[in-house]
Amino acid sequence: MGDDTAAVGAARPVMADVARAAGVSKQTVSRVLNDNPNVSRTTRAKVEAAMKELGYRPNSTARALTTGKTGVLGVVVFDTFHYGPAKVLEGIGQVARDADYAISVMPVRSADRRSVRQAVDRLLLHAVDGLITIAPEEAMARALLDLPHRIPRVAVDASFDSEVPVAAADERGGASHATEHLLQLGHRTVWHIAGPDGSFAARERCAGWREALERVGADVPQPLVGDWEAESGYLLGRELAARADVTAVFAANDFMALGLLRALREAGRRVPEDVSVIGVDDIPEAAYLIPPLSTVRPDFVEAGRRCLELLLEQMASGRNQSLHSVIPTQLIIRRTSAAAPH
Amino acid sequence: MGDDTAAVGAARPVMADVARAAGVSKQTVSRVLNDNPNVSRTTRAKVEAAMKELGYRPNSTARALTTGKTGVLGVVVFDTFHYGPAKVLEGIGQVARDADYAISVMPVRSADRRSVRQAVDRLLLHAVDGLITIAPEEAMARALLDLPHRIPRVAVDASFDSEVPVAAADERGGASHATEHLLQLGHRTVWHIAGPDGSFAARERCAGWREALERVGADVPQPLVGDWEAESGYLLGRELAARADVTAVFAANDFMALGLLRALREAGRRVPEDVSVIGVDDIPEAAYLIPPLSTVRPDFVEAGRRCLELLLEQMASGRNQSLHSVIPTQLIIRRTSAAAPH
DNA sequence: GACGTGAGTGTTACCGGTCACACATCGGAT
DNA sequence: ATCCGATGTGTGACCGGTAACACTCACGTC
Repeated sequence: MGDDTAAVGAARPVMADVARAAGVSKQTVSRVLNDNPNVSRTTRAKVEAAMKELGYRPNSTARALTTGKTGVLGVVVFDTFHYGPAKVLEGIGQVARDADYAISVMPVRSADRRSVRQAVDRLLLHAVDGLITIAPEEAMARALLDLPHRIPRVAVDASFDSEVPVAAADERGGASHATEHLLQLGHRTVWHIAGPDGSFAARERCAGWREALERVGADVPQPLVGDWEAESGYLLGRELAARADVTAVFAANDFMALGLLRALREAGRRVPEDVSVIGVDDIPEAAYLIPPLSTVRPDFVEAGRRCLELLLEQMASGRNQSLHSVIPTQLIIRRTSAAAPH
Repeated sequence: MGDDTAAVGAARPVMADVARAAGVSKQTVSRVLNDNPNVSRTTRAKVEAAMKELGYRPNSTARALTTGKTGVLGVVVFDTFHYGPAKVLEGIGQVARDADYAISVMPVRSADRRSVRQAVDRLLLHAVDGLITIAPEEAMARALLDLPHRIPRVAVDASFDSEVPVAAADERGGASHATEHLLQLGHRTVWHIAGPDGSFAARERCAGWREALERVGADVPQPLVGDWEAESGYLLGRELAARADVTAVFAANDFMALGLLRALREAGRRVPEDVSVIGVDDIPEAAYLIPPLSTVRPDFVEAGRRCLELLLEQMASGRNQSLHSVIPTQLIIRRTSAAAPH
């Protein structure tokens, strides 16, 4: 009863309470907490007992104030959580957990530079130790370039020619591979439903497709530009379905491929007998479409992991090495790709 | 040069620097920052000029230390970002941004109580002001129950009979509605591919389906239990496709419905002429499946918004009112539901 | 026996804000 | 003329940790 600190009970104990209970100084408690070797076994035991007894948990805010490190990483991510970015976030989360970092996500409504800068500012205000953008749009990665603070930063899914360290899938290689596969099946050329302008992945996938065609001297048809959504794949697909010379299409993502499949079906063109289709992303339902969709699988989770590793390295070394990490893709052949009709 | 504080330049200015530059005390700067009315126009102007001049930004960590408020909300979310949870997170993010909160996400590998408690602990260690679980599994919401601290908390997508405030879609009503719709189309009964045990949504959807059948005295077939993935819908779908008396199926989510469509197709049963199918979620590609999928659309983004509003209210009032917020669902009729074959 | 050395511990200042309170000034009511 | 309250500003303590440094003591060395 008498002792007023113990009587309250509800108040969260602080380091001084532990020190008092263990009969040592605050500093010694701090040493125990930080695994400082210069603490005797017996003292350490006493302190640990006191901590357990009182249910002591260090106050991360106070620690952050003195050390200048919050243990929080900021992630700027597009408002609409598409499949890819969500998976990347998953990978980031995994590594962050193991490295004992919390991640603070800041969604942006649009990918223009001003919005992204605003999001970054808010993260900086919240005192993050490092910055990540999941940057499907090229403008997003650029927003990391000229920040006032010299804060470690990294982008996922962004162009490699930026000064910011980047982890991204080998989009170009994957697209090229898919296109080659179709050519090897005997198709004279391959059409392309592209992603929107301004998207890094769209540009790379288109480039990879073009390279593969040029490498064998095939015709390079005009790419049809969609917006990643199934609907645009459907609308553009109707145009393609109307042309008898179209026998193979490489769609820049699975959603658009999905819309395309439907358009082809409505037009009475069979897949894969009349037209072959390959998408990108390997969304979970790709294997269960009718027919199961052949696709290029970028390992998003791995990209997330790698980008965080890049960031942690940067934070450890203190330098802003311009590193790039390229994640290979995998071509998944299912049932929408087959030999060209003769 | 003489003045060592000004000479450095790179060091981030603190409140004392602003005070010195404006010729006032720290406290006055603090007042300006917090919109305290008792500051004269002229002083305020001077201080604001000094802040701008020096590029001053308040240190949120220091502020958090004294006020005890970090301005960060913790969200526990399942590792694998399914469509629903990702959308919920989007809604949470929107409201958080407007209310000037940052959100710290903590993914958990599995939904068992221990993992969730561990994630919660890590969030508490990082000093969040409030706690949210996106809790598709019932165990997740329960992990919020007996926390040591009296911290505001809320769950999304969780059972309403918990003591924790909850925002969730009216799963039961939606399921019931979909089932009724099929019955009205003349089907004698409706089969059900359910979600996994332990899932709140699975239980509610199953209950809604059952209620609708019982209301009209229809047979209640044994539900087939899947795991949300397209594959399980496909495997269970093969069993259903083999039974000639199956004319209508309510699948607990669109992925399983997708697998089911494929199984029906392989078995030569036409949709919707022979068998009608309704799913739940309205995933973006639902409208472009073959045929376009009828489904129940819960407004996930709205659920996220509402849950955050619930949390903010709770934080403002300081009380733990046990509030529930129910979000209505919408039945989207596309092409997989039609009159029963006679 | 004096002395350097390293382990183990405590003291004090400090991080960058906010809070409680003291103080000065001024107009208006008594 | 006096006292009051409102307004505007400054002072010092404090939030809960960590860094820098000082101190004590046992031990081995010359």
